[in-house]
Amino acid sequence: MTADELKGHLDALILATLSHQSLHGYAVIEALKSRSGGKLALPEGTVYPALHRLERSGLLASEWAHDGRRRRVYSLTTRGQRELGLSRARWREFTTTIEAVLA
Amino acid sequence: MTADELKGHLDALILATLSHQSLHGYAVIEALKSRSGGKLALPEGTVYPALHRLERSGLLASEWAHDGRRRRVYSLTTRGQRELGLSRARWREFTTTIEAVLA
DNA sequence: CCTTGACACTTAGGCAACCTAGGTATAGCC
DNA sequence: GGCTATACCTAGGTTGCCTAAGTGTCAAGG
Repeated sequence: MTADELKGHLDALILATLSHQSLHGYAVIEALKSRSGGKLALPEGTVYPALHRLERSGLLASEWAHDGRRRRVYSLTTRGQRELGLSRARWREFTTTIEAVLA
Repeated sequence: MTADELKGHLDALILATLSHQSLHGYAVIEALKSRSGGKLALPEGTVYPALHRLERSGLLASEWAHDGRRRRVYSLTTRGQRELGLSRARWREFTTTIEAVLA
């Protein structure tokens, strides 16, 4: 999985991960890794800025949890859920378009 | 189809387009447009540099044709054909990975 | 006790890829 | 002659993911 392939799809992956349950940043990284069978081993420098970006644009909300360690727990907003739906639709259109050419 | 979604997949699209027949640059753009049902309307500033890049890396070969206009006709090299196979395999792995998370 | 490694977060700067925008030039049509 | 489509080129900008470096906590082993 190269970095360039991922471009433009990371936000959808994060939204999808957080649609099951709210998670803190580090756990998002772990979840992406496990749900992809180890294929998506994204560095922190990729995921954390993405979380910040998604929060700034109102698709995620976060709050600090202080159970021993300091953790910032992210959850989908209503707009985030809507955006996830749109992202999935865009993904389907994207793959059918590429496959029409690639086949 | 946003620009970022495309990133990392353009080379495969061009290789696939040229696997059917050799084409000059402008015709590659047209072919991508028609084979994608109009979804892939890539500007020249995207496709021409990509063709140059692919030629530099030995996946394409080109020669000038002088039937009235000057046209640079591109064709797949043996390495280009091999790379197309690898690209298709990578594409399959990419989509299954993303879909495992997105589903 | 203290070092090591996993956990947890942050961010500045780099790089690669695609696009914008500008340019050149030929051919065909009205 | 002017307009449009064809055909090519490329400098520079934007964007997004990654590298790398930093801070700090906690648990385990020597």
